[in-house]
Amino acid sequence: MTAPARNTRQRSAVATLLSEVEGFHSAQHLHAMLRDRGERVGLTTVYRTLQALADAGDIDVMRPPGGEQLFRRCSDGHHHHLVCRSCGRTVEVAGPAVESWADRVAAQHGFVDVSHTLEIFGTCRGCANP
Amino acid sequence: MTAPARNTRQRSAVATLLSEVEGFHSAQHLHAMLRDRGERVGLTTVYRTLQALADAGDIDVMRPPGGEQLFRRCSDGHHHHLVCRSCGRTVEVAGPAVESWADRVAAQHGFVDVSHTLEIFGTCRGCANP
DNA sequence: TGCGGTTTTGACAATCGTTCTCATTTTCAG
DNA sequence: CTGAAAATGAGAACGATTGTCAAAACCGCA
Repeated sequence: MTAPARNTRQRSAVATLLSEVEGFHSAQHLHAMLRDRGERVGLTTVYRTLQALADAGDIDVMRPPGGEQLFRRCSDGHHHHLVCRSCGRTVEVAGPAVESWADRVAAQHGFVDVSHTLEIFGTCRGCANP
Repeated sequence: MTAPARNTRQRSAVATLLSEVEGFHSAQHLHAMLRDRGERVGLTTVYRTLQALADAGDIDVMRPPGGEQLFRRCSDGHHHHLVCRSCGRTVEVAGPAVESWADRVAAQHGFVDVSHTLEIFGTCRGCANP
């Protein structure tokens, strides 16, 4: 019932790129980076591959307040992100207490099959002191 | 330094509508509801008004994983939402511990001017037991 | 190694939510 | 009442994302 998932040059290129770059990037930006590297991959395929990776849980998706969705290759396990509004620098943060709190609150209200999204935004030290 | 903010029929209509409906609604949906009520308000104005209300903190904005942003008239003060994936029913939840945790984590990493977004998604009792 | 059915690709068009433009209308202080 | 400033709205513009569909790539199997 799971997807076939063939190995193609394009998918490898996207996966490789994601493993080499830091921080979050938009689909369009990733596409541009591939182009700069000489890898010819269609924008449509970049979107499709990112979608598939996200569905498989291999990458994280973030939707910042004012724009397009951003993708990032992240470490395994559930975690959240602390993102600098100015330079985009990202720190992964874990908060077991938050996870259990969210599940507990949801359960108290009779909700099941619970998930949550949490992003912390701020200005990092470097950007705050130019 | 604050905005002029004049009283117009259109802004009243949007504000009134928001105070009467339950749950989150998209700008387009709110516009359609106004039209059904016989209030003639341009879609552009609905967007502008919602934007202004959100900037003023009078309404909450949510960006669910797969679509457009949703608006809702909420109680005062900082809080988050527990939303049913199936029927859209919303429960406001407060988590002082989460707030302080987020601020503390950000501070530890040298971030200032910190804000955060948190949404909890699940299936409510009614939708889980048809 | 070669074949063939199935999957994947990609250029382009289409879609969808949102914002911009700017001429017209409305508001409100004086 | 008057007029400058603000707000409106119809439609165009915009940007990110998704759909289309013929051509190309992949891979199990002979």
